[in-house]
Amino acid sequence: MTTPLQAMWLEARDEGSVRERLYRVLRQSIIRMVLAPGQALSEKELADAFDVSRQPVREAFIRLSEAGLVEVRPQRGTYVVRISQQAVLEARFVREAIEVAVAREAATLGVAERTLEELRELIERQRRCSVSSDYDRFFQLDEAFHRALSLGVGHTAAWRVTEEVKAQLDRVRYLSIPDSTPIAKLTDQHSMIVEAIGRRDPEAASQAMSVHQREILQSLPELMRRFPEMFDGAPSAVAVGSK
Amino acid sequence: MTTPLQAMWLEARDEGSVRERLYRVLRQSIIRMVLAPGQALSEKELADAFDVSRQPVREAFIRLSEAGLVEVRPQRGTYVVRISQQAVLEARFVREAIEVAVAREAATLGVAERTLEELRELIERQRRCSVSSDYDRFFQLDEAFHRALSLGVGHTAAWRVTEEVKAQLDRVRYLSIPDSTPIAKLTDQHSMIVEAIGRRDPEAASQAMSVHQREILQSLPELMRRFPEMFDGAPSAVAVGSK
DNA sequence: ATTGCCATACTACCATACTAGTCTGTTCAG
DNA sequence: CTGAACAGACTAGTATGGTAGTATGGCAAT
Repeated sequence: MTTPLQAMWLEARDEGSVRERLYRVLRQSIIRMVLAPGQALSEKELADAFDVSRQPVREAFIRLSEAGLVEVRPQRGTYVVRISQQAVLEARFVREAIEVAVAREAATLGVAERTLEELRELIERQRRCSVSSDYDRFFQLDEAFHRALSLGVGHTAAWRVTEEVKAQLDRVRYLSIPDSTPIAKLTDQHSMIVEAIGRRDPEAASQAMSVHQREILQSLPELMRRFPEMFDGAPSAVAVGSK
Repeated sequence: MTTPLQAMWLEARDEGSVRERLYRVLRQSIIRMVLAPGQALSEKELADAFDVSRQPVREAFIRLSEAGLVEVRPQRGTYVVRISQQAVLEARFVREAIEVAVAREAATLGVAERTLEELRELIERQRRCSVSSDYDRFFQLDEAFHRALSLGVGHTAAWRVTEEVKAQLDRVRYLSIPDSTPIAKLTDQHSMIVEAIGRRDPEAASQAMSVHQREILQSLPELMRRFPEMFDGAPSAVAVGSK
């Protein structure tokens, strides 16, 4: 358990406080399924493994629990939360709402030529991933694309929120590697978004983004069947709803 | 400085961990302008005032800094952030994106009769605030309205995000008490939203919500002129801290 | 009088110690 | 043999002490 984590820890050595580095390493580990849903995490074990004290580990846990990635049960332990279908669907909803608004605004107000170039460049690199089937690289470029778009219209806060909710979605996407990830299709959708923005067509841009956001989770039901132990089977949870 | 805070602290005594209670009290204090923008906060002072150790105070600070309400400057101190025009506008953007999507979905899928009743009830109580000019109560009911709508369509995550970004906006709204708060107008807009949802008209519902969200910050430029020291472009006004 | 330097005080940050609550395995009573 | 109760070993939460770094104010030198 500890060895791959320790490697990440040593890599991320240089930037930020101990708490911040721990948070990034653990977050990445959870998103990339290095730490499996349901896995118990121990303050003490991690502190020993990384040769730091328990306090920064604890603070990283708190932050992770706010991001909905772990559950801290007082006097019991800390656990990687299982993927919850409801949480995933809600995250998708929020992400779509924000990114559609960003795309619409980008097309309405226009964006710098520099930004358009950057986006097209990213799409080009994504196409290369398509031919080489480099899924890991594609995910990085995909994140870079959405990030560049949000920051390109100046909405850093919007991107921060997107990043936050995206964690829930990315775990599912990592599960779906490699079989059900239509890289070419997703790249084409990126291209449609950028083109619509380029010709200043807000309706087409927001529509294209909406379609794109709905594409991502097509494989969810299939994954729930294939990896039931990753999911939150019987949640007593929520059901605030109506309907 | 400490006395009104201590009162809030004693009131919030019963629920959650020390860290959680500290967070809520400080957050409310900042939003309601009990703690002024630029104000220096001291771990030690607060710990002494509330008779707890510095550690939970520190953890509350960390969380507040993630919410964008304080700035922790390592080896310097912790300060209530001044209101940033950009942060406010970005918060408004995110909130509008989410709430418009919520309103649209509510109108598309429909909501429980129970929820509609609750919303109409809240509007009725808001009207009573209008005649009595009870601004404080109106704000509470306004929050309850938006909360009831989001939870009514089952989007708890969406409400959590809204709540998060709303903090930035609420500080401005508290500043604008009482003169530039058109309670009647806002209440009418609430009513239009609910009616559109009731007759299952997604376009009208999202449009009404959009108009409503843009209404809220009409007074921002005026407020920036009247209270320059509250905003981050302000003349330095250093060192509220010691003495 | 002005400028540069140093002592001090204050900060955040991390480590360690301590408290309190929960789980588990063993033991003893029925 | 079964059940409950208790002891020990976990856990997280909180308190406290120590370290390192920055701002500040006074003092000396120019």
